[in-house]
Amino acid sequence: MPSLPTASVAVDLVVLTIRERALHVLLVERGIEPFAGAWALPGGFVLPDEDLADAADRELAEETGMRAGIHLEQLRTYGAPGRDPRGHVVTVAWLALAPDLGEPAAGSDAAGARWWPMDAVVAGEVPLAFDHAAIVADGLERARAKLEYSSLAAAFCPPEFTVAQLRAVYEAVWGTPIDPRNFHRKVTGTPGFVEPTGGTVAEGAGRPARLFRRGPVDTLHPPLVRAES
Amino acid sequence: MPSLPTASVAVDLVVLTIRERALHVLLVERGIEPFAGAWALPGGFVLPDEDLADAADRELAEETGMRAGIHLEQLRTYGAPGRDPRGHVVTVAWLALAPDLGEPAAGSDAAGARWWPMDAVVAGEVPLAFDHAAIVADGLERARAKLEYSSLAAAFCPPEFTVAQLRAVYEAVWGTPIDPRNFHRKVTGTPGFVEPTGGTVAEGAGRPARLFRRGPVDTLHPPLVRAES
DNA sequence: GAAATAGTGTCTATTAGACAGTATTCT
DNA sequence: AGAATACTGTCTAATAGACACTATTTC
Repeated sequence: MPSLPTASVAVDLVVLTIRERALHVLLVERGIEPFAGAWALPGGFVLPDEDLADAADRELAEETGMRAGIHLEQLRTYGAPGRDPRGHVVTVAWLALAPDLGEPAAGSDAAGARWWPMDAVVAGEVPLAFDHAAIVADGLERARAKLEYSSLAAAFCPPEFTVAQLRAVYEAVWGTPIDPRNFHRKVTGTPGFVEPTGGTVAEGAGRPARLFRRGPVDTLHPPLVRAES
Repeated sequence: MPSLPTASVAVDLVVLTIRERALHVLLVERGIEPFAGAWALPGGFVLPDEDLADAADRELAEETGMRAGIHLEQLRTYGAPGRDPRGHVVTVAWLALAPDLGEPAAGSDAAGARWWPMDAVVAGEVPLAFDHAAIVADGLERARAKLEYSSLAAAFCPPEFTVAQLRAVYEAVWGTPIDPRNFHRKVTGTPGFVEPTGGTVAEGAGRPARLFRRGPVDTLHPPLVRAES
């Protein structure tokens, strides 16, 4: 038999993107207590009889104004008793990877929403509400690990992208430079990772780059391993 | 401001072990509706002001009688509106990997608890309650993937084990035979994966095997990749 | 032409996989 | 002795990483 509901269920989103060759995370400024003035992950309570994935989708659309083309996956659930001073709130965190969307949508219901450089957030330079610092750290580690063995890096890119753009994703998320020549051979030589569209694009000086779209493969065999620590 | 609690929060456990060289999952027979007579994952509701990890620990101890030496990690949270006919129940699923514990503890509060071969469960030969078939499938896939890039296989072994025992774990979870010679070289040649205890053990005919314990390394570099599909 | 970026070729040290061969036990 | 299992050595094809080189553009 079901016990009476004892906890509120919420969703929180770790939305990552690449801006100016650096990883950024979307945060909203809290206007009310608790943690008024601090920054928090976008999110909200799950509606009655709403699926968790639907709630995450809804919050993502509200904050970014976009729905299609954004990768969204469940990250982890946090439910320590003291994590929210208002009571026992269990939050299901989701990880979203998006191409550069520009400044947060005007339709956003949060007064102040902005992209923060991940470096500043992990360095503790941004005051974060609740246990959101730990959630951001978990999301970052998930993203770093997934780039190794999945083709998820393309989720940070627009539908058509160059190999250099894809390499910039790896360099921003991992924080390490990558040899452009070997990266090019690795990416184009892994069947199903990326597919040429036939088009090219010129960005400033240099030979124009070929355009690619995401291939059908999700899991990379063999993985694209980052250098050991 | 917190909305009123609208959902019950539960934990469910996917407890895996190796018995007779095959992967098994712990299931309990439901005595009451809904799904009376069907088999379900061990689990229960989270107590007021109880941490999710504490609830999982508690259920694990109740069902297996053991607490130490069992690997426990969060798997995923399930909250589709219709997944429980009694109302909106959000369940946080956990994955536990244990050495062979024998039959479920007598102190278990579930009348019928037993180890089911994973093969029979994924083949649909065991009627499962709620959405537990999907949760078991997710747990299996997580375990399979984690063996590749982590030293987690040792969680299926007692504190001291032989290389052959460790290899039996990989063969049971992946369902593929592995060359004993290359496996031995790979495992003993990866620094920090396993450490020799100095002891040996003889099992029937053949040269006695050296005993090992888990090493300090969690992540395998490079990974131990399974054959492609 | 100089500079910049895209893309290809090549060399080498390392590794995965196949499998021969040695070591040590039980029956 | 024969069978069974543990462990080590060796060969080969494939791969990662370093980096020279060619291709195509802007200034």
